Amino acid sequence: MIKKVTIKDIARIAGVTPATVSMALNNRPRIGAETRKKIIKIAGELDYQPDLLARSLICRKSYTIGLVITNIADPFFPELAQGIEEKADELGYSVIICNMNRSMRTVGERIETLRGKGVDGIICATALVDDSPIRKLVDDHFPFVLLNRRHYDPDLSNKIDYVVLNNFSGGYSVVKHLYRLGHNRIAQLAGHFKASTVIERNKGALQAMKDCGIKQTPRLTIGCEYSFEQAYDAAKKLLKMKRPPTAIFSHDDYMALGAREAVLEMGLRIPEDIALVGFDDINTASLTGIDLTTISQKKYEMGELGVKILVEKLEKAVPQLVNHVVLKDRMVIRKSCGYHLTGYVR
Amino acid sequence: MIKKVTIKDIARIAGVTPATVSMALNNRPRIGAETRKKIIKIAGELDYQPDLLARSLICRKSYTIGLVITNIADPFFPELAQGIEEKADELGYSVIICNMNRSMRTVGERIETLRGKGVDGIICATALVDDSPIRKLVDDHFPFVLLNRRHYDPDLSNKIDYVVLNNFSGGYSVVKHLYRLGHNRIAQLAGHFKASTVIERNKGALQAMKDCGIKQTPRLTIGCEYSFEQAYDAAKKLLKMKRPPTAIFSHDDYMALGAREAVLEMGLRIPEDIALVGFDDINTASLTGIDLTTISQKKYEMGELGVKILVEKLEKAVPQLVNHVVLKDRMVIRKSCGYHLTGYVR
DNA sequence: ATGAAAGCGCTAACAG
DNA sequence: CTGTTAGCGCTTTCAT
Repeated sequence: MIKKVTIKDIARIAGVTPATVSMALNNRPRIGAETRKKIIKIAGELDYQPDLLARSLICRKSYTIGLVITNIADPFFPELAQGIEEKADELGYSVIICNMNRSMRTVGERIETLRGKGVDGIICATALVDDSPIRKLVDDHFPFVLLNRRHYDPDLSNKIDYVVLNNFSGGYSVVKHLYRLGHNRIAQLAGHFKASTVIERNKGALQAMKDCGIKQTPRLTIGCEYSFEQAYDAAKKLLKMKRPPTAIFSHDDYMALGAREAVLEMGLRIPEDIALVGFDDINTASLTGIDLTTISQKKYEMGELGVKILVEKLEKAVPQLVNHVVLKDRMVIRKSCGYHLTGYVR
Repeated sequence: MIKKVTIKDIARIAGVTPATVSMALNNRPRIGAETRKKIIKIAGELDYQPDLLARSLICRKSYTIGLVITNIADPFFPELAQGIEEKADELGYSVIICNMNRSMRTVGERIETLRGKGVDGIICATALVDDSPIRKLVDDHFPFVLLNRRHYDPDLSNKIDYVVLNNFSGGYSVVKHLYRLGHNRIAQLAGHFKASTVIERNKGALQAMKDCGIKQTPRLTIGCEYSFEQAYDAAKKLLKMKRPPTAIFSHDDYMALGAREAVLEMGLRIPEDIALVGFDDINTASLTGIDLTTISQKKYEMGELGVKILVEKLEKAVPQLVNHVVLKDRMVIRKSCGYHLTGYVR
């Protein structure tokens, strides 16, 4: 590595002190026009690049934010991450990404590393409803915002910013939709039971069942950890039951695709033999031949919004109100549920 | 934000100097067992977390690497990024991600920012064959490795590490395969013409055409910038020609999916009316009903390998040999090319 | 308008 | 074994 040029070098050449160079380069007032011009010229010639690390150390500001997600391989996240990265870039921030999927370290550890590296704030999409690392962030008054999932601690919730979907409504709509198409045995492929998304989608689903007079069958709800493979296995298991479900509500599209493979492999048709509904509306869901009925989430916008809220907290002198954003869910009816064949039957 | 506890605080309480605390906490020798124990205890009680920024500044090492990609929304990249992030995490590094897709800034600018932030090295997947930011990295002896695409400057190439696929062979196989299925008019949906991937896949394709005696028709090759929408449009254009192609070779699966939508929308069948072959083997390609014939790339492994090579450069005292890794391509025959219907006809 | 000096939090050199 | 001193590259007082 070539030795980097510092403000000292520039100062020496310009015959001024490092402080003057610093001020000149940072457009501070009270620097003579001549001096400033000369300094800028020299800096340009030497191809001077400021050491942002040193600047961060003294300013306590790194223009870097940390992003904690569960699994970048799940198509939900790239789109979220894209919104985050692009908005951050626009506002002058970089993002360090932490994919927790197969990390040997815990979320708490990775958050500590992030903080040690001087990130100005954190966006977390892995929160569980009773997460203690989140609690610690609140205690330390460290700036962060939760995306997609929220925290349930009642004492904390008015201190935590979050952007989530109306998951209850999403779950409710799916089951209601399926009920009206004639289904009475609806299975669920769920994620982590301590994720607010799962809890609320499930709550919505159960409420809809109750409202529709469908008997709840706990055995039909299986946790699949957002894994394609686990969803595949779970669907097989479901379909081999003596009284198999007639519809599967998958808590995300990625798992729905896993279930879809299982269904088709068993020689069953979608939607004629088994209806399938997903969640998220990933790109693949809209492909001809997949045609997955699902709940649409504005993932890109959710990411953008998360960054916007975080950066506002970081840059506004007066503390902002706590933001609790609940985005509207929207059902996208395609062909995997059978609506296009029969319409609602009740 | 709560005031952070520093080694000074610990030093004061322990009645030693900051230097001693530093050594004790970093497992340096020459520190009394008693003193060390006391210091560690105090650090624990105060929940001390080192300021890695300060450490980086003095050690000139941040344990952070920069990753520059084109577009995280293209399913090729999440898998690559996953390999990178997970390997980096395993080796103790964090990764700052730069998605160039809609960034207002150039690759060169973003690389400068990355370097300013003190990243130890860079992994770049956006290189064009004559990229000047890459040239600058070489000139500055800054550690980096190229993934997926390489640089063509003959003077530089023995100084640049890269991991790429055998793209020539991939392109060749696709056209040969299509030829043997009876196709004589093969269109290409290409990416950026200054990307080595595109150049080599195209070269392979042209060579195969030559070897097979297929007449080359430049009009049938369209640049689509890896965009789903552009591929969709291009496919429509192609199919509306008076002498449309009978097969489309898309330089990546994502574009192939765009083309697929166009084909199906026009009432044509795949593969009966038009054969379609992609590149990359993204997850969606293997879904039942999509069944895209494609060239498989080990994206996750490519990412891992890139990090491994970079970190070796960073941590080995003696400079390593320059790594030029060319991964083997492998054709995955599914149903979008028609092989399952007719087999090879020549 | 510019220089001098201090210091961010940490580590590395050399003393003691 | 431990303390003192110096300094990474930058910014920010406070003098001049």
